[in-house]
Amino acid sequence: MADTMQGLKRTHYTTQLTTQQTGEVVTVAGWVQKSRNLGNLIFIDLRDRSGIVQLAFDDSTDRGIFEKAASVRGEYCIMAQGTVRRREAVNKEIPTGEIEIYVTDFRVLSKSITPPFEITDQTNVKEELRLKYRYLDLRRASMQRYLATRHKIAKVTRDYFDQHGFMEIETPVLVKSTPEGARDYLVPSRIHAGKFYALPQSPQIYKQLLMLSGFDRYLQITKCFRDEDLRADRQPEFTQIDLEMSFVEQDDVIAINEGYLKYLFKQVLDMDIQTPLRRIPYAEAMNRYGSDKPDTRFGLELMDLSPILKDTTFKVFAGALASGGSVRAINVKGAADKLTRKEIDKLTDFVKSYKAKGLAYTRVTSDAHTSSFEKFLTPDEVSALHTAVGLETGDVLLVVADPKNTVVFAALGALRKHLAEKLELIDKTKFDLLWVTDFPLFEFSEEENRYVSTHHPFTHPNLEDLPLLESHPDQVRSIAYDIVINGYEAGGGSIRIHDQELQDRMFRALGFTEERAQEQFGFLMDAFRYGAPPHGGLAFGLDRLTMIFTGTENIKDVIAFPKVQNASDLMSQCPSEVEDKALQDLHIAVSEKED
RNA sequence: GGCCCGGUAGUUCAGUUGGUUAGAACGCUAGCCUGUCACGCUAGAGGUCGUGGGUUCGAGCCCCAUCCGGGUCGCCA
Repeated sequence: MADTMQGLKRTHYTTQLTTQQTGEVVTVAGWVQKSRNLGNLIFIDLRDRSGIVQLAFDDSTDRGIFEKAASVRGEYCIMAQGTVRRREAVNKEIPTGEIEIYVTDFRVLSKSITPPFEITDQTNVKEELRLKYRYLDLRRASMQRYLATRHKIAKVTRDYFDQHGFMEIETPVLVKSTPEGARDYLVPSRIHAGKFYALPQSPQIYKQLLMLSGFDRYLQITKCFRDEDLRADRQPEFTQIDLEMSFVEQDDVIAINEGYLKYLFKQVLDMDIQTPLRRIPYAEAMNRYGSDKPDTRFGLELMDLSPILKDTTFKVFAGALASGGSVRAINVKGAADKLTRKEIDKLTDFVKSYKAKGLAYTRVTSDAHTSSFEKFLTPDEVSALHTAVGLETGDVLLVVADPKNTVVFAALGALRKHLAEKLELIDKTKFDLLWVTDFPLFEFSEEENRYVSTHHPFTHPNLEDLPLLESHPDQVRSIAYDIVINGYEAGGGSIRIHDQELQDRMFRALGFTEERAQEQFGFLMDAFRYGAPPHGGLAFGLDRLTMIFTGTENIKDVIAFPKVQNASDLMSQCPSEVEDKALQDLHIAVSEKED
């Protein structure tokens, strides 16, 4: 039978104890990190969420207490009362290293079986095991830090937006399914046979309705759900910091959010960021970085060689250009000694995974100038190319040509990041914040053979481009903006359409019939007939922000109980089968598992 | 759905050309030890080598299938 804590009350977290408490009687509670039994002298490191403190027992300790101390094992839950005293030997490695507690009352509140892995940040246990025993993994100091940072971000966020007149309003979790965008998680209705709710991909429509209702400034920190495949930075359920404002234009939304980011960096990291932040139009981001979420902590910018090569007879380049594609390159300055032929072959495989057909190169060392493609060009073309990219001894020029610009950008954009990691060009202590603006309103979906919204169908078109909405939808820009931090899309938003006629045009441009628009968004369209204010907003990914602030590249690190790649939870073993009765209630028949 | 990587003791890993009884460190158990803090010393326990099949005189190692986990492309308005 374990001890009770009767008669004891915790007085301090471990790291609150300093030499100032010397002589005081204190009570601490936590887990056994480590015990060191020297025979007639026992030390136990007690861990709580703040850190650890050393408990000491010796031959003048009460025998019962001493024997109990000798019997404890790792991860026992314990409570100890005693006198703070200076240590005979100081440990400079830990904050409480100058003191220890000489124990006069000691309770084993509950025992622990031997844990499947040691609770320390030093060991490198497989994530699979950590997730199965997540409750133990979360005892580790680094995990406690990650979640503390997450809490701090959420707290500072609420403070800031509250100070600026935003109200937090909850929106439903059981919502109407819409086939646009990501796949919905569906929830079957018991009462309505054959009908389903969806879990929200975002509170988008509700927050727009709240603007119509006059709340003017709305904030919500809320879970969102997307039934798509996971990535290192993507979970099926994630948390958005969602906000919306009325009577605003793009600059107003950007200004309030720059204020927010400035405040957040100051409060959480005690860092000053300079505002206003840079803004890069989407087209420029693609041209220079091959990405709509560029990491600009390093160079390696893309260069368009198409104009120089417009008359080339080299099949690969000419073919790409003839089909409306391009030839683009990265000049990796001074990397010739690191990027050998063998390495370039690996990079070729790398770009092929982004559908590029190959990677042409020119490599210049002090004693050799080798190129996979220059022999196919005229001397004038070669010399113009060298001038254009500023080719010097030590450089490696990497070239991708493709009939589709999307492939060129995807391949070189990914290659750029890959090279920066490989050549260690990134200063990881820096934070790089920028807005990407002027996204295209539509993009062509080959799967559906029609234009689809880049963001969502409520995004306001750029006013200058409105006349092109029907004639050249691919040229229409939107009033949409993403906040990009260190190459992560930390958030994004737009000014919304508040005019019903424009919204109708938008649905038509997207190929919606009137019936389909009415069926899916009828309530929103109805609502907008009652005096909708101009409005816009933005949503940050809380998980992504926490990753950026803590420096981890694994989104699971900043979520207490995350899912693994196949969207299951290794700890609770969900999803799971349910009883036939439950399925019957929901009018659901499950087909045999397909092979 | 595609591609790449991984799975050997509780944990992290090693394991030669396919060859006798599969090893190390940490952890765990027991004993000794008064200033440790990666305590030390002594002894010990602990393995369906992810799973199934195949090749072979012989498989941790080779082949096929499959499960689990990671990364990624597609996907993610």
